[in-house]
Amino acid sequence: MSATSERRERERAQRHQMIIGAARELAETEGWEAVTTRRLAERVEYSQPVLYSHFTGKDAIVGAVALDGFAELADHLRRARLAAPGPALRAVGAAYLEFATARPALYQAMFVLPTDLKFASDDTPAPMRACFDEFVACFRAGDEQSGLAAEVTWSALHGMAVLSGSGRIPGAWQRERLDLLVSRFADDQAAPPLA
Amino acid sequence: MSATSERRERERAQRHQMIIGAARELAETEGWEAVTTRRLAERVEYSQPVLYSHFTGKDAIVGAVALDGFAELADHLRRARLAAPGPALRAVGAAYLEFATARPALYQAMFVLPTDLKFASDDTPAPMRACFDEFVACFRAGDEQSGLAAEVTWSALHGMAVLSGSGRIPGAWQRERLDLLVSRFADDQAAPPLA
DNA sequence: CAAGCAAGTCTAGCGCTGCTAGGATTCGGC
DNA sequence: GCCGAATCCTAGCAGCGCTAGACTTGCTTG
Repeated sequence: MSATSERRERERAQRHQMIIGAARELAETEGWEAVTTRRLAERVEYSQPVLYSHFTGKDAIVGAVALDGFAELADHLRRARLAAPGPALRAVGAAYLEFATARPALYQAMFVLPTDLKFASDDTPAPMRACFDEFVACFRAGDEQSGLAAEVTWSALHGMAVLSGSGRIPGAWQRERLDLLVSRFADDQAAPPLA
Repeated sequence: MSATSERRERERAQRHQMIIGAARELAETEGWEAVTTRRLAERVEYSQPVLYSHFTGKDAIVGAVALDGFAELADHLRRARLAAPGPALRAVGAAYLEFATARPALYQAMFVLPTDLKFASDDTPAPMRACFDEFVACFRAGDEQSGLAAEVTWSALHGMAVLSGSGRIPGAWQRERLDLLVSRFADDQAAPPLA
């Protein structure tokens, strides 16, 4: 294991991240339909085939972008929940919708586009689990119903995000919708912050 | 206006419906990614360009399928609501989820794929408006809040449908989720059926 | 009845997509 | 200094949405 091969491995990892970054940037500025393997290759200044030495295909690149997104979303939700003066669900819900509108393409990769990522399974990546756990933490701890409530409120927020994002419901009253949702689901005696 | 041209117009209308039907069937059996203009043309036994004499492009074909879907969904929801013994929202919600799982491709065309159809606008097609109105009818009439409640519950149901449909939440507890949603939103003193 | 026009349809092809086979090149280890 | 392995690129495949232009068909008019 020479120093040279270590360097190459490092460079390879850098390039890996560069591909993910380029895909994300391209998607966020021009939408996912503008993200093609050719344009991606051009951005990272390599030929197309090198993409396939890093990822099994375009779907895997989208998946990698999505995974980054989950880490960011988990962090975003956690900060909001811990800093919340009122009900945790309100803060987390607002942060969630904020994330969805601020990074529509990233959100799309995570929750709309077909993905190979495994949800709600034993080998679900940690950042994804962390996102879901933020919702669970909004409800009374220990209760098995917390999971169900988390799923329903998450579904509602996802529906609001995606339907307003695609113009299927007016984007204007998003705050009022959130208020209504929280008023029906908030559990003010939420467990103390997990950490 | 000869009899011949009348016949041709009739045939043309038939072919129009045949294209929509073929697209829908293909999508429901093999998914929308299998619906290509070439395969569609082959199914209706015409060449590709005739598709473009009926529709401005593939998107318009998807849109036409979706519009048919809205009519069916509106009918489905209405029947469920009028025949409901318990709270209207429960019946409508169950019918909605049923529709989404029974016709996933149709549902996708209506609510997930990019569309040109105008939602929540003055020139929104009647069937689409009718679908939304079924949700509104689940809440106390006249109340301006009914629209908001309809949007939120619809969003929740959409989220549940689409997240479980793509494996992002387990499909098993859909009924429990619906129960929870209804318990928080149902308005038992709903207005009498509109018709 | 024949000429000409208009509508309808098809063949062929453009530029793009995701993806890959095979050759050229570079570079570390003996 | 040479050889083998790793790396990377050129070129190309099959398929995509869509369209220009030729061709056939059939109605309308002189």
